[in-house]
Amino acid sequence: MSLTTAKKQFVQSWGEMGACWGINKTMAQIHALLIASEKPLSTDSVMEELQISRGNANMNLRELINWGLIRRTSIPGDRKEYFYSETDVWKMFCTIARERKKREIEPVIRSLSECMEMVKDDKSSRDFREKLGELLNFVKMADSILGKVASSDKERIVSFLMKLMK
Amino acid sequence: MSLTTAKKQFVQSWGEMGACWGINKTMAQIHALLIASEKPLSTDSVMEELQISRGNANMNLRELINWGLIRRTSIPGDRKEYFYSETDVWKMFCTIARERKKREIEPVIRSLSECMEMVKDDKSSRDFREKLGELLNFVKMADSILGKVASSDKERIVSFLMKLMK
DNA sequence: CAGTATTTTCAGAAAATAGTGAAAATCACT
DNA sequence: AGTGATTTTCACTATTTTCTGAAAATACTG
Repeated sequence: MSLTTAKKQFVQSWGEMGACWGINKTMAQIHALLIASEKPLSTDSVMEELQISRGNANMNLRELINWGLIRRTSIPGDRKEYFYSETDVWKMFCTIARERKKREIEPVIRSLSECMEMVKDDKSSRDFREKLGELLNFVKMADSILGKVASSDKERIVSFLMKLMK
Repeated sequence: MSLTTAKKQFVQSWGEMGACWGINKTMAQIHALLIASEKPLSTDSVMEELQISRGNANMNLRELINWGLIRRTSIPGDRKEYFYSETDVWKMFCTIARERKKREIEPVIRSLSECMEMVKDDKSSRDFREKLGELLNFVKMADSILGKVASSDKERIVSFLMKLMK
């Protein structure tokens, strides 16, 4: 099987989007490939389609599984492993939000809270403390909203956001 | 002037956060430095504080200005340029949201729309077209919400989001 | 305008990140 | 247990990104 032009462009542009968001480009491309594919793909298909090495394919497939974006499966009578992507866009969003929250936002909150702790009794740092406090509150709020959104059911949130957009 | 330990950690952790989000680490560190500083800083102060070269400092300061996150100013009787950061956290958020929307989300929407265009009359791509359609709608919705949020006034949005969080 | 301070540019160096491919490990089956 | 298929690992290579530092350009001052 070879990809249509449209699928190729899709894989390409999903990959570049991933790169913008600090995600390995190949990882995003594999994800796109599996989204676009109707049936699960083997490591070899992924290698061939994206022209990448086995090591690379393996590593990024594993990483996608860690993120919870794809799953393994198998085909009766075939020893190879096959991979397929979650297709529900909302679930994908929730998964990504949950992971990034955990990996990136929460550590920042911890670190900023430590800074806050250091200056909380220091008179000479009043200005800094105030700015830091505002930042910290903001990040905490964003974190909490993201957490809420990502763990609610889709219908509720979407209807709410639609109102917001009016 | 030398930074307190708290400020140092702040600069450090803001830098790492930036890196997670695809922003040059040094750029984020300079931004943090200027947020934490009570007065505008010259290129030389930035160089010294972060131990970086003039070229690097210059380039990243310029980039921060392009983003609209910092501004130039001058001190009477001094030829040097000085830089200071916007301090309102909400405004900072809006600026960043606007920039990333323009630089990253809108191009993806264009590219995915092109893919859509390519397959819109192709019967054999029905499944792909459907998945693509869902993704595109989702990205468009996210884009539009972000745009809305970033261009509204703070009070309105925050009160709205607070309700969301109940 | 000459002289100096300051900023900008950019070619090459350094560092960080990603990818390769072959060997080792694991697995599934007889 | 032995065999061949498949997956994983990892030392090394390639690529990309970032940084440096000195030269060029620009801006200011008397």
